[in-house]
Amino acid sequence: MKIDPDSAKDLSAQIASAIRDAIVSGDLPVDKRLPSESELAEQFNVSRPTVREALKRLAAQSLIRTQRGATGGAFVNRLKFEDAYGQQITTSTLLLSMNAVSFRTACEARYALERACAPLAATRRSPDHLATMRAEAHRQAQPGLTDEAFCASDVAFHRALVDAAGNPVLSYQLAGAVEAMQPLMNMITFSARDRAKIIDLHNRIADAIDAHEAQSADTLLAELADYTQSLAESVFAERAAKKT
Amino acid sequence: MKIDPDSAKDLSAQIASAIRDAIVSGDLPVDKRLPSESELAEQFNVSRPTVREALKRLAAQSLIRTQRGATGGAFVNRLKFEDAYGQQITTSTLLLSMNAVSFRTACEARYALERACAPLAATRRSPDHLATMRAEAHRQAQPGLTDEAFCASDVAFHRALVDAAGNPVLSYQLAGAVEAMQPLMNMITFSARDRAKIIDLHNRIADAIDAHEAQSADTLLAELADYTQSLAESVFAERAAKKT
DNA sequence: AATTTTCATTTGTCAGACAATTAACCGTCT
DNA sequence: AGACGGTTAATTGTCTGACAAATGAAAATT
Repeated sequence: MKIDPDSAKDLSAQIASAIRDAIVSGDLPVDKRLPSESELAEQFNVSRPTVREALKRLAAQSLIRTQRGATGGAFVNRLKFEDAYGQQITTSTLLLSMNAVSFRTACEARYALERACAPLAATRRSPDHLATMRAEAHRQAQPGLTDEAFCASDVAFHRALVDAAGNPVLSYQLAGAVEAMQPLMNMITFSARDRAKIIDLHNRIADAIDAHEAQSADTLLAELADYTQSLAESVFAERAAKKT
Repeated sequence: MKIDPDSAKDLSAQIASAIRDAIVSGDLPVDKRLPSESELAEQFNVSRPTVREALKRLAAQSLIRTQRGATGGAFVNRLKFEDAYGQQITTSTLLLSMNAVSFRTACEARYALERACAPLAATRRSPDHLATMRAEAHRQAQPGLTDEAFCASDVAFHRALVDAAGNPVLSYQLAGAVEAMQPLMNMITFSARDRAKIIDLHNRIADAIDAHEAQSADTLLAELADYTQSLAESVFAERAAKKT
């Protein structure tokens, strides 16, 4: 771990990189305690505040956790899927909002990924996942539901579908895409007829997954994707027309 | 932005959260300059080092960038896809290694995602992407190629395939999965016969994408997935047998 | 008018100090 | 001996104050 004081990067960034590399390479195993802040400061030949800034950078990525007290210190953190979800959602949300990714692009990505899960879900779905899917579809049919609540339930339905695939890597990858899209979805107003159509598709998707019919689920998802796209387009077109 | 000194969390973590929320909600727009560290310290009623730790946390997530000098300060950063790639790859790599995700699971996820891209790639592929795919397939056929170089070329081939789908969100999502898997792939030794089979599939996939034949590309990818799985299994089985 | 110098502002870094927390250690009492 | 309680040392969290380095703007000079 060598530090170049003349580098363009901050010292704290360099130190963070050095430690991060050690973690990613497996050099520092999970739950290994790092040297104390004072020792690190001595090793890297910097002051303690600088070391602390480096450690906070790593903590922000959930790479380490810190504990106070006599036996405390900074420990290499076992990255949980749960931790990764949060970061992925933050990152995806900002990517979508800051880079003006079109609804079309985001929607396309989301449904493409979901269709990738469908065959696996059709094979492995548990009663649990099916129950969630059906419960959400039922909730969506309740009268007086706000658009926001409808969207939230929609997200829950699709998360259950993805989780049914039984592949944590896929669940993790998709969580970001699905949840990050919620703000965009919330911009849409769903009429009663729109909702009925979507709920019908949800129910038929649940049926297909239930019956292990992968091909049928895929077709239905494609139909749902198309319908969502057209819905969004008409909403945006109408909004654009009102402006003039 | 209120800070609770009695909270379980560190002050710097609370301050980082407050600012992060303001950014994600759009309250702080891109390129907006934050107050200076001294001003923030006064606003939050903490010392400057504490504020700095909070800012470093945000910098670690590429949410802000800082600049020295008279007109310097911390600015809300426009998150680039490129920045997001790096974080995604780090996170995915650690998730796979720390949580002992099986090769089977990782491989399944990767090919499921790739197959989701195939239909789009078949529609939109540019000569550029096709050229890359063919170049990499050709490179893979060169004699004397190390296993590692073969894997690297494999990654390049598949990245081109994904990029050919022309959807940056998909590219971003998949970059993590594909690159994070490389360490796992590097554990495999590819015999000449294995390589020949893989290269043949790569060529046929490129042909299918070239000819806009989505269905055919999908089938070939499925075949490649199966073959990779069986290859890995036999390698691992052989290794296990040698141990005894 | 163009150029150079000065200056104010801001981040980067350092040194030292104290508070808060926590587990281990030690002594006392039962 | 064992349980209980106080002490202590180690470690992170926070604060204060200071100086260095960078940088653009303003002022002074040519």
